[in-house]
Amino acid sequence: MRRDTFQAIADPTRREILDLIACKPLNINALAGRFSISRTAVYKHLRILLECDVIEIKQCGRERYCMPKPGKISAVRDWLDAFELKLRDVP
Amino acid sequence: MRRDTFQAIADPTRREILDLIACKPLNINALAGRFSISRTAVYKHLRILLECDVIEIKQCGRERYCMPKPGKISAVRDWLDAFELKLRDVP
DNA sequence: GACCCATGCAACCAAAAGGTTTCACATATT
DNA sequence: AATATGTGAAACCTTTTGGTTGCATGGGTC
Repeated sequence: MRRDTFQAIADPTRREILDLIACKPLNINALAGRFSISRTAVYKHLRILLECDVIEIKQCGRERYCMPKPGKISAVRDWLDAFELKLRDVP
Repeated sequence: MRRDTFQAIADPTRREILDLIACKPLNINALAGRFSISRTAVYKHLRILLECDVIEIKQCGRERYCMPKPGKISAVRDWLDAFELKLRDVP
């Protein structure tokens, strides 16, 4: 299984999840409520985001709050920077 | 079929293709020669990159040279920028 | 203890992704 | 004209992806 940051943000639902929790941490049910797909489907996206290390989840009573984990996302920016640098060198 | 820039760069082979032709335009056979997979497989990746509008192909005799097409790639950078801006606002 | 509510997870499914082999065809080269 | 090279594309296969329903569990609350 290819589990890198590029894969993490390839899916539009996962990008939307990231956008949502970037503004405010949300527990899993609240998050799932924002989408038309099932909670389980959202949960699976969360697992992928977790595996890719772009989010973290903190337990709070019986709820678990999801929040972005900056760091790994920069891998994408790094690749983009390198790529566009090459374009500039040999246009 | 989800055919956006995020999808285009999600596959490592496609990123490698982009990296290669960013340095120097290559025809399809030359490009395929750089990978261990079949020419047809590389060709399929090229079609996806074409559909996502991140490369262009120029005919030159019987050869077709692939080169990056800047522009659409910026969609990724735009999303990244907006995302990290949100992180900065509500940390 | 009994009952909710939020979550984890297994089993299953259809479609898409990524690959292969094979053949067709167009353009150079001899 | 015959041959070699570069490419396009069909048919097929396996694995991954993204989704579902249904059930188990575990921490609050009454």
